[in-house]
Amino acid sequence: MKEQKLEFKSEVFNPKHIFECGQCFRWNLEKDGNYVGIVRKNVIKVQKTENKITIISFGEDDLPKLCEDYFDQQRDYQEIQKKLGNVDQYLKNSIAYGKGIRILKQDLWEVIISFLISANNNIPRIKGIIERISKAYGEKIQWNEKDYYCFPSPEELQKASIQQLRELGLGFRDKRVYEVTKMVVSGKINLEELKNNQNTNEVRKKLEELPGVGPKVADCILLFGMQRFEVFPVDVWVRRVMNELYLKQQEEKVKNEEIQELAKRKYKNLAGIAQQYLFYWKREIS
DNA sequence: ATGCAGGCGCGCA
DNA sequence: TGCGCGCCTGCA
Repeated sequence: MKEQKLEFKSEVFNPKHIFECGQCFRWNLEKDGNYVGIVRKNVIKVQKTENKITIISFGEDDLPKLCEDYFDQQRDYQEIQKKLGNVDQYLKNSIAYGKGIRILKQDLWEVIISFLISANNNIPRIKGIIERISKAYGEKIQWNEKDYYCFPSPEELQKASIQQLRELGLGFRDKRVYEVTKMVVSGKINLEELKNNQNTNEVRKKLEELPGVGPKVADCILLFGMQRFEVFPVDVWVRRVMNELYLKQQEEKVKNEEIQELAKRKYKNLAGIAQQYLFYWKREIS
């Protein structure tokens, strides 16, 4: 455990847009305007000034390596923004609005549990539940007189009974989280193997065998936990924005498959990133 | 204060 | 295969 500091310049790195575009649940805005989050077994503070990003960490990982991986720093987001901006004016506008979004390389296990909890739920509540799960079953890190809690490993989370999960406020999702945890710990599902399988449709099928994982949650896991950027998760906001921009139909009549086909046709293998810009833009202006 | 929020799973045609 | 509905809970 040690404190580290790292500074870098980046044209495509906006903390607010990265942490509030709906991809992650463990980052919080502090009073001083910085974001603080838990990544693996590290507390990370991110501050942005006019021309540089400063990261301060306290934890067990080497900070430059952690940042390069977690923030996916070697990926050329300039190029991505350029490509997507050329699709049409709608994308150009939403990119201008959410400039600096990056897809984080989050831990697959944490992503699976987080998006199980997201079903029929809202973001403040999802964040609260994940915080309480971490506090109850994850490792504690003390830094500057404050306590932070890591997201529990599968083995740690297995200590929770369905009843105990219910008491943490999961509601009907308690059984789903319990079952999926058991499947991971027992090896019935192998996350590494899943991640290494480059056939995205095959992986999606396997994910949907998990209790609580339907099309939407599976797509979020593929995009946020496995960097499958061609995947386009459709939730009510994305439905709404895609229908308003392109389809202009009676909203109940539009099928999710139709929206996904449209997204694939327009955004190709960057549909997932396009989804983030559109989702963020629509959420923030509504 | 009912309806809704980033769905899923079930039962029924 | 394709619907419609119920479900925990907190918040506007």
